[in-house]
Amino acid sequence: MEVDLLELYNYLLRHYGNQSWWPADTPFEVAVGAILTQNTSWTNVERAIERLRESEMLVPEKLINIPTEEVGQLIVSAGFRNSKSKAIKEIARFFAEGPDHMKNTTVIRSELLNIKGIGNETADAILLYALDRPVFVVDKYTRRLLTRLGINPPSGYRALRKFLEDKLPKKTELYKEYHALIVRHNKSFCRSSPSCSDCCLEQVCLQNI
DNA sequence: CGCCAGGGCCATA
DNA sequence: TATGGCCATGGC
Repeated sequence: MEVDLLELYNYLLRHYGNQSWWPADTPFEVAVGAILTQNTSWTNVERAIERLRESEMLVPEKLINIPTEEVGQLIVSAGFRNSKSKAIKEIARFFAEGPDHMKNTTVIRSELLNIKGIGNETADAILLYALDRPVFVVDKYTRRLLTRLGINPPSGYRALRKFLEDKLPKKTELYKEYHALIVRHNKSFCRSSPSCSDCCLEQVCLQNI
């Protein structure tokens, strides 16, 4: 008996409704937000993005030419300013050069991963939400949710991403909403219980859909 | 006061 | 491969 990941998606969608991620005006803003939100609450990220916008620095060509320390001052609210400011300047260069739509996803991913401060999850978030590539964004909540549902997820980020993508239709919109729903579910999730018997997914566990 | 948030890097074994 | 310390800010 194994949980059907598509059924799980439909359950989350019915329960929480459409999350409509990513909240941003442009693909570049998505990428900046993906860096800023690393281990950081979204409210703190919003302040940083708003400061970048007010200072008219939310533009790749401008960010390239201002000192890293100055970028850091604009994003203090999001924390980790030393590493995030460098990563933001590099992703600005990436966007300033113009996204090459002919490159396949694997090539772009390796380019993103070459940027210091961008790891697996951030690279995939940029691929999915900024560049519209069908990539399942894995985070620690994804792994924990699967574990609590009785699935034994493969260890390692890439292995789990492949595990999920092999079991789901390779649809960009599905992946966008799925990751958003998992994050949404986590906000009202029991943090103490090691099983899912205390959260709203109890029915899912019991029915073993 | 401590915990955690839409992670990632680096040293170490 | 897989841990642990560290990075920084703000809400609760």
